[in-house]
Amino acid sequence: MEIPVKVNNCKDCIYRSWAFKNLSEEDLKLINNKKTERLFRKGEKICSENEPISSFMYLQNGLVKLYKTETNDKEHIISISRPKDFIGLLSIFSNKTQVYSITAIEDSVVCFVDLEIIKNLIITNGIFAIDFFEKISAIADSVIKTRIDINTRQLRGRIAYILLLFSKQIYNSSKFGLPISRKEIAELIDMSTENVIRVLSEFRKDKIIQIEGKDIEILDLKRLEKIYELG
Amino acid sequence: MEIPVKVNNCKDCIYRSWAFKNLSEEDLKLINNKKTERLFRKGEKICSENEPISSFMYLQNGLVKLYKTETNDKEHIISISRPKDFIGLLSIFSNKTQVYSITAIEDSVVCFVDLEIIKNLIITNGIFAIDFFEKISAIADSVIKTRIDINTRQLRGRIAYILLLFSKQIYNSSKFGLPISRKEIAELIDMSTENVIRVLSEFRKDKIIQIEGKDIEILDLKRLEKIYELG
DNA sequence: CGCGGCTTTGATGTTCATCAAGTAAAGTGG
DNA sequence: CCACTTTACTTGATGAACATCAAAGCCGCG
Repeated sequence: MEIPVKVNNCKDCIYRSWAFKNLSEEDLKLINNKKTERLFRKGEKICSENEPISSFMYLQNGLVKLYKTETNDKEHIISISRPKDFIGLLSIFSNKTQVYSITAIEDSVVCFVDLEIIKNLIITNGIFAIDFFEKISAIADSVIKTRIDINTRQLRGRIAYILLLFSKQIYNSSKFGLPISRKEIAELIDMSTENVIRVLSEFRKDKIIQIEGKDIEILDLKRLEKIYELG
Repeated sequence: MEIPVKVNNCKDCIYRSWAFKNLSEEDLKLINNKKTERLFRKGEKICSENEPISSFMYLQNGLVKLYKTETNDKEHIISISRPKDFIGLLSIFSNKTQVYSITAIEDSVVCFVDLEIIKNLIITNGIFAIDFFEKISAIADSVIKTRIDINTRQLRGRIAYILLLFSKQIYNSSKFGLPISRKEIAELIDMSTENVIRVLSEFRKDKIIQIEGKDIEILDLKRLEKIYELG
C-alpha cells in the first residue's frame, strides 16, 4: 500500500487550499515550525474523548470517523471526515478536552498544528480569522444538516443517503469499496446492523446496487436518489 | 403583559455579558450605531429560510425556536434558543442565506447587529474574535450534542429530556408553563404528537409529573432523571 | 485448525406512527 | 357576544417499521 507523502514545508503543501490560503510566508513559517504530520494506519486511533486538546488537526489524506463511546461500550459515529477537513469540530474553542474520539478508517495523514499558534493567528491576522471560521462553520453546519437528514428518514432512505455520500462526496465514482463495516454503517445512521444488511440485500435484489463483500457498485442512480428523496 | 425594555446604548446593555465583554468603548459605539432592537410577540416570525443574512441576531429576552419547513408543510424544530444566545447558528459565516426559520415562542427581544460590523470587529479585534468564536462554537456544539442525545433515546427518554431541559436550563424551576404545544414538542424531538401526549399522560399516572394544560410540575425529579439516563 | 469477529437470513416481539373519533380550547366574523 | 370554525388535545385500536434474538456460514489470524 502506498504511504502518503510527508510534506515538510507548509508553503508547498498541496493540501493548503483551505483556510490557510491567505497566509503570508511569515505566518506559514510560524505554523511550519509548530506542526507535526503523522500517518495513521486504518483502524488506528487518532485521539480519544476527554483527552486535553492541544492541537488543531487537519486531515491531509485518508478518511476518519468521529464517534462517541456510549456507556454500554457501543459506539455512535457522528460523522466521517474527508481530506481537507478540520477533524474535531468546534471543540477547540468551546472545550478544553476532546468531545469525540477519532479513528482512521483508511490510512490517513493528519497534520497537527499547535493550537496556540492558530489562536494567535486568529488574533493577529483578521483575514485568516474570517477564512478559518468560514471553513469550520461550514463543517459544523454540515454535520448538523446531516444528522437531521438521517434522522428524518427511515431505513431505506438512510442507506440510500450513505451510498450516495460515499459515491458522490468521497469516491466520485459509482463503484467503490466501503471503508467501514456494516456495523459501523449502523452506528453512523442509527439503525441495527442486521437491518443495514437487509436493506442492502433488498437493493441488490432490486438491481439498484451490486455488492461483493465491501465492493459496491451503484447500478441505478436515479432510483437510489428517489429513495433518498422520498425518505 | 410586560414589554421588555428597549436598551439604547450597548455600553449599558444588561445582556452584554456575552462575547462582547472585552470590547472597548469605541468598538461598542460602533456596534451601537448599527444595531436595532425589536420586540417580537409570541408566534411572530423573526426570519425565514432562504432570505439573505445581513445581521447578526442576538436574543436579549424571551425564547425562540429554530426550525426547517419540510416539503409536506411539516416543521422540524432544530433547537430552542435562550436569552444571550446568538440565534442562527453558524450560517452567518458559511452561508449567504438563512438555513433555518426562526419564530418567537415567547415574547422576545432580538438585537440585530449589522453583519459587516461584526466581521470587521473580528478582523480588527483579535481578542473579540476569540471570545466570539468560543461562544458560537459552544452553541453549535451543544446543538450537535442535543440532536444526538435525542436521537439515541426512545420516546420516554426524549420526553424526560425535554422536561428536564425546560425545568433546569430554561425556567430554573420544577414548575413551569410549557412555551410550546404538544405538536411542537413532537417536532422538536422527532416523534408523533399523539405519543407526546401518551407519554406525558403516562408520566402523570406514574406521579412523576403533574399536568394542567400547559402547566407542568415535576414531582419526582429522581425518577425523571433515571428515565432520561436509561434512554 | 479453531476462535472470534463480521456477515447473512429467518422468526419473533416491541416500539412507534398512523388512523379514527371525540372533547376541549381558542380564534373569527357577523 | 354568540355561533361557527379551526386548532389543540386526548384516548383507543391497528398495523408498519424496526430491534432483537437465534443460528449458521464466512473469513482472517494467531
